Formats: sequence, C-alpha cells, structure tokens
Amino acid sequence: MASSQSTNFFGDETDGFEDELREIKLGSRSNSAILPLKRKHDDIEEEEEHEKDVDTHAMSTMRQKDDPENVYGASSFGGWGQYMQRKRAKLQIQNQDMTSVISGIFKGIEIYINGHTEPSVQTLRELIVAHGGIFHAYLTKKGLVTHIVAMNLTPAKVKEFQRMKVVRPEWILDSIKAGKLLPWIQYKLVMENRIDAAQGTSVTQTTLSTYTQHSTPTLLKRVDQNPTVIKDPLYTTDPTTFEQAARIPSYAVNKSNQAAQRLMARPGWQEEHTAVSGSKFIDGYYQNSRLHHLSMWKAELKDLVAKARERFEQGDDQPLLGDNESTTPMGHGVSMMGAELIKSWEAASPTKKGKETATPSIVERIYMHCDFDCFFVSAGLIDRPELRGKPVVVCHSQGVGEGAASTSEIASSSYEARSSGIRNGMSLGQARQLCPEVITLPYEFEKYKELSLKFYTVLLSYSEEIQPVSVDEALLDVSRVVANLKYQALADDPSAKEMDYAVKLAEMIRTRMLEVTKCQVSIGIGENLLLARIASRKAKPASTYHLLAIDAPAFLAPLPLDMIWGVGYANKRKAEEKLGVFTIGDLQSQSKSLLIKTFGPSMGEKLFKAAKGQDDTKLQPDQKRKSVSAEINFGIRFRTNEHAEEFMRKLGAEVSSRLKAISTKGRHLTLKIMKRHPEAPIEAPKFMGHGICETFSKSTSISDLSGGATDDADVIGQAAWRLLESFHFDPTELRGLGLQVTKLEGKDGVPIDDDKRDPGQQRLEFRRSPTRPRLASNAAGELERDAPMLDYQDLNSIDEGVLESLPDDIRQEIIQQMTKSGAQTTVTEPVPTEDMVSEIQEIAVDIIPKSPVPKAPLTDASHITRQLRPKHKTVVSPEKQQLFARQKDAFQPTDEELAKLGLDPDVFFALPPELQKEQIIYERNQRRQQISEAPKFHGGAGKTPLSIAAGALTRSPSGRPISKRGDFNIKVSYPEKVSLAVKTGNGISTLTEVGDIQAYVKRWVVSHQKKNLKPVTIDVEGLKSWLVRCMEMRDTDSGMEKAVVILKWWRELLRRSWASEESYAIPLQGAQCTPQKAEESVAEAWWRAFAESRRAVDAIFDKRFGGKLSLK
DNA sequence: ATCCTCCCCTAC
DNA sequence: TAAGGTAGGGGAGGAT
Repeated sequence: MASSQSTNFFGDETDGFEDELREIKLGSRSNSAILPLKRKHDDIEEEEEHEKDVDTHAMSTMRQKDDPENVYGASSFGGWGQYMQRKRAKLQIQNQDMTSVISGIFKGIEIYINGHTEPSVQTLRELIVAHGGIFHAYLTKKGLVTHIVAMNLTPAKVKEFQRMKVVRPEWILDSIKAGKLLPWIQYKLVMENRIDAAQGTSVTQTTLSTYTQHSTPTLLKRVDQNPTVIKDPLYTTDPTTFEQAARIPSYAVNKSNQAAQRLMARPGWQEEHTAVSGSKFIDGYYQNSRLHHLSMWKAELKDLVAKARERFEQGDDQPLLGDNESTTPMGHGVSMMGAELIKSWEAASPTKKGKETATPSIVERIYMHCDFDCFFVSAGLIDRPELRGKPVVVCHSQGVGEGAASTSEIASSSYEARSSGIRNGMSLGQARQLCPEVITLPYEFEKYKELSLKFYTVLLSYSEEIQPVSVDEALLDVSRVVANLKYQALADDPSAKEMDYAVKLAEMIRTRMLEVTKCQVSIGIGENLLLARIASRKAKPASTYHLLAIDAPAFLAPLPLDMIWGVGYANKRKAEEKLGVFTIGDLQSQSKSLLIKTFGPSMGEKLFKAAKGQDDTKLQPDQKRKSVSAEINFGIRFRTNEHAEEFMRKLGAEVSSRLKAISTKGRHLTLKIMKRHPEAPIEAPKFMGHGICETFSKSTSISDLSGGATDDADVIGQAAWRLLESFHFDPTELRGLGLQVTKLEGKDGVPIDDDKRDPGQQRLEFRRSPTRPRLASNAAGELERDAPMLDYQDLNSIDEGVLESLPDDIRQEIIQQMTKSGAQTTVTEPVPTEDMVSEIQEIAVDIIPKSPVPKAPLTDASHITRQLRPKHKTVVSPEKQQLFARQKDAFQPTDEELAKLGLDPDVFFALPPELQKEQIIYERNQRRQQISEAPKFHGGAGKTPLSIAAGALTRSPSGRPISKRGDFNIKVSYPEKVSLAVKTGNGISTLTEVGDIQAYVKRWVVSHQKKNLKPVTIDVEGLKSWLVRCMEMRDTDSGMEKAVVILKWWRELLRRSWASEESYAIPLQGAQCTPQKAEESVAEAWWRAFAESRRAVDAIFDKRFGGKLSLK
C-alpha cells in the first residue's frame, strides 16, 4: 500500500508513483515547472558571472570542505570531483581576500541576490560575507540558498522563487544595524502575483494565504495574492489545515457541505446519525472505516505471522488447538483473529531438493518488497471479470443520482481509471468530472481479509522472514532462499551461471500468487529495504524489478525525495525550501552535517545514506506494542456537554476493550482533540468531515484502585472526560476525539516497554571519562567515521578512545541503539575496571531476582588478552538472556530429535544459535517433505574438538522461566544476534563479549595447534558468520570494532603458531575463493580459513564504505 | 544534561 | 449522504 504524500493525503492502498516514475524515465520531473527554468537561469548566469569567478557550486563545496562526506561524495563522481577541487582552492583564497568576517549575524544564511538592488549587489555581498553569511553569485538546483534578496521580481521569477524566502535588502541592513538576525518574514518581498502559501515556515494557522481560486476574502489574511499553479496537488476531499487546502485543486475551504447542513437542520437526524448516538455510531463507524480495518489488520497480521513463524520453528506447523488467548477479535469490523497462516509445503518451495548439505553462507542480504497492484480494486474484480479493463474505483458511495456531488473518498482505483487522471484520495465527485463513466465498487472487507490471508500464506511458503507492512504488502528477507536457489542450480548444472536468482524467485512467487489469489502482485528487490521498496514502485504494475546497488545512485538521482520511505510531504517541502533540494540526486551533494542540522539527527542520517542508496534498516521482528488507541474524527457533531461526555465514556470503553483483547493495561492516557478552526465553516465541505481544525492534546496518569495500571472502561472514560472538560471547549466546535493509552503493562504488571524504567539499566548509563576530553566537533566526528580515507587501520586507538571519545553523532547513535529495544540491548561501559565489571554483573543479577545468574569470573584468556581487547565491556542484558532462553526454547531440539534428523548433537550445539535455528528448521523441513535421504550435517565434520572447559564461560543464558504462549508481557522480539554459541563443559554458552570470544578463539586455535589439526569447516563458518553479523549490525561501528578485534586476535594467534606461512592468507588476485590445494598443510588450512573470514568481512566493509578493511 | 509533555510526521 | 484509523518515530521546549 504505497502511498504518495504528494498525491494523497490520507492513506490509500495504491499509489500514483508509477506515473511519476514513468515521467522521470522520460526525462521530465515532477517539479518540471521549476527546474527547467532554473537550469536555464543557471546557464545564463554562469556566463555572466564567470569573470567574477565566484561560483555557487564551488562556494557550497568550499563550505563543505570540512565535511569529509562531501569530499567522498564528490570524488565518486570522478572528473566532476576534481574540477571542484581545483575550483575550491581558488575560491578559498578569494573569500579570504574579500573581507574579514566581523560578525556572525548571518551565520548559516546563504543568500542569492536577484536583479538590481539598492544598495548594490556588490555592497550587499560584502556586508553579507563580512557578517558571516554566504553569498551565492547564482542559483543552481544544488544551491543551498536560504534567502533571496530582491527589490523586484519578474513574473517568471515570482514563479521560480515561489518556494523560497524572498526578502528586501533592508533585511540585511537592518539586521546588521540591530546586531542580530531579524525575522525575515517582516521583510518579505510581496509582489503582485506572489503566492506565499508556499513560503515560509509554519504556514498552518498563521500564514493564511492563498488557498484556491475560490477562497473568499474573509478567509484571507492577505488578499493581495493571486493563485498560481498548484504544486503537489492533493487529492483529498477534506484537508486538516489551510496549507493542505491550498494544495487541492478547486477546493473550497470555506464552503459548507450543503447536504450535511440540510440534514443537521432536520430534527432528530443528528441524534441518529452522528457521534451523538454514542455506541451505535462508534460501532457502525468502525465497521465501515477502511482505515480502521487497515490498522487492525496490520496488527493482526503481525501476530499471525509471528505465530506461524513460531510454529514453524518448532517444526510443528499444525493448527494450534485450544489457543484462544489472543484470538479475540480486536475492535469492530472484519477481524482476522482466529485465522491461521499455515506454511504450505506443497507450494512451489524453492528448496525442495534434499541434496544440499551445507547451506551457503550469506554475505549479502536480499530483500523483497511485495505488494498487490491496486488491492481493493483487484479484490473486487475477482468476481467481476466483466469489469476488467474498465475504469473502476472503490468507495463508499454508490454514486447513483447525485454521485457527481459525492464527497466519498476513492480508496483504490484501477489503472484504467488512473489514466483519466483519477487518483486515490479524490472524492468521487472529482473523479466523476474526470471520467463520468467511472464504475464504483463497494468495500468488501471480508474479501480483502481472505485475500490477504492467502497473500501471506503464499509468502510464508517461500520465506519465514516476513515483516507485514500492510494487508496487501510485505517485506521479505530472502537472502537464504536465494542463496539456496543458486546453490542448487549450480549443483545441478555448474554451467548454469549468470542469472539473477532473486528475480527468478520473485517470478516464482508472482506466478504462485496469481494462481492462488487471481491477482497481480509486484515485487521489488534490493540489497536493502530502501532499494527494495523503490524497486517495487518501478515494478508496478504486475512485474518484478531488481534494483542493483551499483545502479542505485543513478537510478535514485532523478526521483523526488518522498520516494524515500519515511519522507513525506513535510520533509520534502523542507528540503526544497531550506536546501533547494528537489531530487535524491540533489541530496547526494549535501553534507551530512547540514542534513542533520536541517532534519534532525535521525532523518538527516537517513537522508544522507539514502542519497547513496544505503539503508541499514533491518526487518523488524514482532515488536512489543507501546500504545493502544481509538479515535474518531468523523461525524463528531455534539450539541451539549452531555453528548461529549457520553461519547468520551463510550470511546473509553472502546479503548478498554481493545486493551483487554490483548491482555494489556496502561498507566497513562492521552486525549487528542480536533476543534473546528475559527475560520472554517461550521459544516465541513466533506460530508460529516472534520474540516480544517486546530488540534490539541493533553495527557494524564490513570490507575486502578491500588494504583497499578488499568484497563477499566470507567476509569479511562472518566479520565478522558476530565481531560476534555479541562479545555472548556464549546462542544459544538469539536470535530474529532481520540484516546491513547501508553505505559503499557501485561497482566502481571510487568512493564512492556521499555528500558528507561528498568532500574538495573538505568544505572548503567554512560559515564564519561573525566580524564579524556571528547572530540567535540561534528566535522571531526564525520572525518573519523565516513570519510573515504576512513582508516580503520588502527582500531586499537578507537578501542582506547571508547565511547566518550566518539564523535557526538556516533555516540548518540550507539546510545540510541542501546536504549531502544531493550531486547537487543547490550550495555557498554566505557572505562571498565575490574570493580566496575563486577558491579555490572551484580546489577544484572539484581534485575533477575528469581533466577540468579552466576557471576562471571574473568577467564584465563580474558586476562591474557586484556591488551588486545577493547577497553570496554559488553554485558548481556537481562532481557537478552531472557530472549536467548526463549529463543532456544522455541526450537531447541532434544538429543533424540537431533539423532533422528541425522545431526551430531556435539556439532549442532557448537553452532551459533542462528545457525542452529536455521539448521534445525531446514532439517525439519526436509523431513516434512518426506525426503528420505536425510542430509548429513556438514558431512565429515566428525567429532568437534570445539570444547571449552567448564567455567570458561559463565554467563549462562538461563533467565526467567519462559512465559507461556500468548503472555503478552514476555512477548519479545528477536535479538540482534551478534552472539556466538560454543559448547562448554556445562552445555551451551552464548558469547557476546569480545573478551570471551577471544578466549574461545584462542582455545580453538591452540588446542588444534597442539594436535596439529586443521580447523573444521563448521567452526570456521561459525566464527565467520559471527564476524559477518557483527559487520552487519545496525550499530555499525561497535560491531565492526568487534569484528576487527577478533580478526586481529585470530591472526595474532596464527602468527604465534605459523608465522612463516602467513603468505597463504593472501588470496589470489581476482580469485573468488582461495583455492584449496589437494594436500594442504595445517598451517595453510588455518591461514586459508582466516583469509576467507577476512574476505567476508572485507566484502561487507567494501559495500558500506568502499575499500578494504585494514587490520594494521 | 535528562525527562516529560505536546505536538508533528509518516505509513498503510 | 460517509464512515478522515492507528502505531511508532521523533523533535521542541519547558520542568527538573
């Protein structure tokens, strides 16, 4: 259900991006009205300004000189980068020559001066630079111009600059006079024909400007502006703000809905048909709300997929009996609960054959984004084949008679309908104007539900790594499936190379999907989620597209910003206004620091990476719910406070029942209010809509009698009403109300989120080393991190520096990573001493009162290796232990089962948990498919010498007892498993700590060296897999750090034993794989193993940063 | 600094 | 008639 903020305001289950993509391919842009003009302008100006040799490109590059990303980015453009280098050097001198900076008034301000000004351009320019600003001699689309100074504008310029801040020269002069930057808005250049809705910042209620041609003066604060071409037309029938209203073609903000006015005037109608009628209204409303269904389904699908995966991992994919715990339908309408997603083995599973023994190790991830083409319409057409090929839309209104005036919103439209200009989110009335013969279909929620379950069932037969995005859309991690597919194909026919097995798999899925659902899906493939999602847009309709990483920058460059997942209208707009960035390509030349400054650390980072086609996001496994809410912003029309109070109580009851449905209680309640904007008409243009509103929210604590969390309807309703009452709003002005419960707890009072309230963890915050000043500067930070010269040569220095010396943004990221999902948290202590280490462990013990974790004495090896290991300690957090315990339980086979499956328990338990899981799932599947010849586990591995003496690893993963299924509290997500499982005398231990892993590696190498044994493949693969996973960690730097330490340690150990054979570790040039010689010495085998692991690590490093990882 | 509250933004 | 819900991420700014 991709949806475009540029075309749709409210969610829709289809999108209008195909058109956009097509346009882009043809060379035009979505911003065609602006950009061609601008480019032309640039060309002219470039000549004019040439003698001055003050070049905006160069200026901005110069500004970014300290920003290594930019150097990096530029250099990747080859010749262009060099050109810039030269330019930059020259201009730097010029800038210094010009004048010395005497104040910072215009710091961060970048100004372009248009046309003739008083004082002259020359003077202004000197003033600007002297006061810390940046002067741009001309505009480019990459220009970072924040303001334009002008006294007059031609109509063409008016249009061109309509999104920019255009000020009179006095702004400069007065600011200097005042000694500070004055608000530009007071100096805004207002021209005839200027539209200023697009200008400025918070337009919402302050800058009421030009809405549409049909706006009436009473609504206009400034009537002197004329309408212009509407950018980003918004096809919703009733926007929330005036700004949105401005984007809707011929939308009359101030017009009341006549039908609604008439009906509201009729006695008794309001009681019967609006929120005044309480429960009746609420029930009916939710039953008919597509958005409610979408939200509900999403939650349910997450649940179903998680359950299916659980059963699958237990090798028990039979429907569960007597598991009614969470099959209670949540809310109203068509629920999916009670359904089961069964993994259908008869489906064309790509791993049918039982031949393969080892599964190939996965270095590269492959993701698919799979979604239906116009879902609701497709569903409707299944039983109406006669309508195929016709313009069809799904909406509430039947559209008979006065259908032309219908404000019913179009939720889905066929491609034929779109060809007439119809878009999702339009009103039926608008659509009728564009295409009078358009055919309307009613909503068929039951059908959508069935279809969606089929969709997920099919997907589950290909990969259990599924993240439901929506009822018609899912993300899949198919790395393993594709690797297997390829492996098999090559095994069958070694000459059958060179084909895209991901595409092959996608086509298999699409074929199967068509058989099962009779509907087309489109599949986008990419090595990260960003690329996969964008690829699926390209794939639509009805095909597959694999967006290769190597093509990504060029492919992305012309696309508008909101093609990036998570970037919507507001951020797109911000990029245009503040940075002059219109496309992803424009983004590629922006510095990270500026992006972060403009969009905040999170979004800035995301955009910076996205520009290069990078995205670290992983599939998110089943996550804990953090809030439960219910809101209604439709049909809210009260006459009295009693109406409002009654409704609040009913809504409270609704939230209460939703809480109960998932056995959850909460401690905090937030009320959200939409109130009619004073200048909006009483009756919104959209029938019973909320119209343009002001929003408010307020929250309060809630509790049961004993002060604990509550799910009580009366408590919630009462609190809600008190909150609403406290605003003293006129009840007739209310247009929307919502309740949200947070600070959730499960039945037994265990908090569901989050790390902050966990007393143990609270004490484990970073302590900054008092002795060591931080590297404060951002630029320096980026230098260390992302520069091309990023030199991981000596990670020891980073080890020593540890967190407190990390640049702010990296630290922040790491901290974020740590404080987020508690499930994945490891706690890092910057300056460990023996005391601190044990303190941490004690705390860990404290938080698990029922099941004490034995303290971990430092191992011999830990002492020995202290020099090499990073000077911080990673501790298994309690949640993590719990997780491992649970995870183990979910698929932990008994020795007997292992024997049945033909697995050597010793070998099996020596595997990292992830491999254990994969292996056991694989084996069970094989059995399930009745493949007689059970594959041998890593044939010939024999008895593993992998044994660590008892006590070597003491942090056993035993945690709290595993909760029973369905216990919401303990419902935890998969950990980011950067852990290594090894067999100890006591059983299996999970190593996460660098020191422990070093100890393990040492024992491994030394024990083999003594017996003159080669390493066993499984061991090598296990370690390699751990290294790879470290490298892939979202928290890149700490993962990478660990991997490097271990690699270095491993090499050091090998050198001690076989220093003279190190040359074997050097891979042959261009060789895919270090060749294994027929008779290989023990030393060679070890060095080859090392080289292969290192190569795997290098491959990931190269992908992320380019270049090789240095172990110096 | 860090937390909390009230927002806004995004996705479907 | 129409059914503009819902959850999560995150930021600004005040309270502590």
